[in-house]
Amino acid sequence: MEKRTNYCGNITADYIGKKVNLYGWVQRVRNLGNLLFIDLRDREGIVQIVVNHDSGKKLMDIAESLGNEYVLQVKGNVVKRSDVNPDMKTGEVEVDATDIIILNKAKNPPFEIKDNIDVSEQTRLKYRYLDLRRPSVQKAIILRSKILRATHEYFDQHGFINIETPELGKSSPEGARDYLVPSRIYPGSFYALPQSPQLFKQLLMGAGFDKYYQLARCFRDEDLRGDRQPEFTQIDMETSFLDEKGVQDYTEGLLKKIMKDVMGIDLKTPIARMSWNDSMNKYGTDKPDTRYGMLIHDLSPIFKDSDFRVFSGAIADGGYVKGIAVKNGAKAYSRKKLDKKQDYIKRYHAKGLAWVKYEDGDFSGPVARFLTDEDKEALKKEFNLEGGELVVFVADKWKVCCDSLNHLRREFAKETDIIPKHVFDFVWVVDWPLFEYDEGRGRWVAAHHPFTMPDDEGIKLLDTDPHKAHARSYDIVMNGDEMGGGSIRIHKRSIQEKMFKALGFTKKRAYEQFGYLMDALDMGFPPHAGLAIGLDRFAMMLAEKDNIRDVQAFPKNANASEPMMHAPAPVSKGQLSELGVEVDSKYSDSVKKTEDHLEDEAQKDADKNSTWDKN
RNA sequence: GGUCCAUUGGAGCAGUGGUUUAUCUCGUCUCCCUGUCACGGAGAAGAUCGUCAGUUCAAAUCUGACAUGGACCGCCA
Repeated sequence: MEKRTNYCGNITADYIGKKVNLYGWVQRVRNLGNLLFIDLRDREGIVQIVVNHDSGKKLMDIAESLGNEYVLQVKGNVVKRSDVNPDMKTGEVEVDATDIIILNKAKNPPFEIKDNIDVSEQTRLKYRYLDLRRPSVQKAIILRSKILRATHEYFDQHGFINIETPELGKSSPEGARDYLVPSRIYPGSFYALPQSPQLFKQLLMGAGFDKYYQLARCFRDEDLRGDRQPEFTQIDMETSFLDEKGVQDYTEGLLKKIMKDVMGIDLKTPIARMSWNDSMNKYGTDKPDTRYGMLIHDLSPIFKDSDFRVFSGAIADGGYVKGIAVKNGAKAYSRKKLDKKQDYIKRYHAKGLAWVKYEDGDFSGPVARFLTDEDKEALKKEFNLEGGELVVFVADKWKVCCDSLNHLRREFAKETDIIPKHVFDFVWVVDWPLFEYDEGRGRWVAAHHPFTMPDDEGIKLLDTDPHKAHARSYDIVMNGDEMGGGSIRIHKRSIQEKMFKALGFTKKRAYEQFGYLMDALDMGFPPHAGLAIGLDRFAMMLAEKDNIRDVQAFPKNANASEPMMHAPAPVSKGQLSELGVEVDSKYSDSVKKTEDHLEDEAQKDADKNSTWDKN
């Protein structure tokens, strides 16, 4: 193919008077009769091609036959436009076509290839290659690529070694559910895809590589969310002979470079540190959104002797009364809207939502009559009330107060429009508990992971009162989302054993699962620490998208399936028997149904579109 | 495992039991048009209202089940 002069989107005034050869897709044809414009699009943008009577009948005929998304080669002369379009990068010029070659035709696409369209996720994913043609989606994928490049450059500049770790590993019952891959050579045995390269990277420190990084693909077989896909990429790093400060400095350096290279933003470092405790108490979450205030206040001291039993009762039961004040919320929130909020926080197990409005020097609302004059004064002082505020209260167990007020705070902030736009506010959350109690399983689990070093006090507590121990771990949080986290790792067998013990492992199980690690720790293992950043989530936030699907080229839908290729799908009996795998007969119907459906769809597609039997 | 919402021409929507031939916008097709850039103008085609069952004289509309999609809770060390 003939060499392209430049991308369509780069044909600016510099090219005036030059002959160009372009390739691209037809965005739009505007046929004005004897004058016709073609918007030709590629990944860099759009340039206007002009064809008119003087171009000759042959060229006009071709131009008139064009449809949207036809793939063209266009040769022509770049000329200055009579009417400049200031909204386009190429708006000063147009290409006076001398030759138009149709490289491929296109059927009418199921949706238009432009931004701000309203199409179902189903359709977008089924025709993902078309969705990916849309400028804003391309921009997000390109942004992701820029992050990847900045990351490689940064770690290379700082002497990190890029090491790939296996994707076929061993299943571990800790943590998320594994994706399993059956072994053909050992029927009945399974590999597991990595949830993260955690142990491999620690062992690489044992091997003396000292500074490791990897853009690691990770897999977790858990239900999806807007910010969770079953496969994703971690910017993974590990270092020897560094403490928290050392790892955080490298991380800040990396973030600084990414923000500069990708966004053109100068990130101020050092990034602020917040203790886990502060974060929970002021923001109700371990991933605080620090772009705005509206902090959570503990009002228990004010209400512990209140006549309002809902409040004093909750406190007497060992709970709390906590609240937030929403500026200008008194006018903005009707009783009806607040009832909706009450329903909303029920999902976090809150029993109810109490509220008062402070207007014209007085409190109103259903709870106001329970407030004594002292309560009122105390509230005014506590929240520094100026008038016009809505104050909401949750009286419940600590965890319920935190969860519901965290989510309320986020909602109120969004709705009252106090979140500054295009701001990327990072914060380190430090001084984590080592363990947290898992209500579901009824046992203690590692807050970070079981290889996290307790702090000095925590090491002592491991023998006496392990669940009070604090961890030497740190999370990097941005705009209320966890971007990454890491820790100082345990590098001594005795501490690692105590850790497993505190987690309720038996000696037998600990050694079956992690014996190799503890053996390694005994053979000259260096102190080490590391961190991993969730690349997809980071990219999503920089691209200011609200779904992680928008920064992965070929994501899964909310039910973990992929509607274009139809993954997952049943496999042949032969494949299964080779692996020694049998599908439970109770799934025969659904497997058959899926197979029939796929067959049916393929048949319909072939009948409608195939040229197989023609010519 | 659970909760909520959605499903109507190619796309997005309107339509609360009967004069609906199912609304509008975009797209598509035909014709006209030499300065458009979300071109404009005139016309046309295109829908067994997700599936199945039920209620009813009558169902896009009410009920139930299922399917698909989305959001959330659980889950995600």
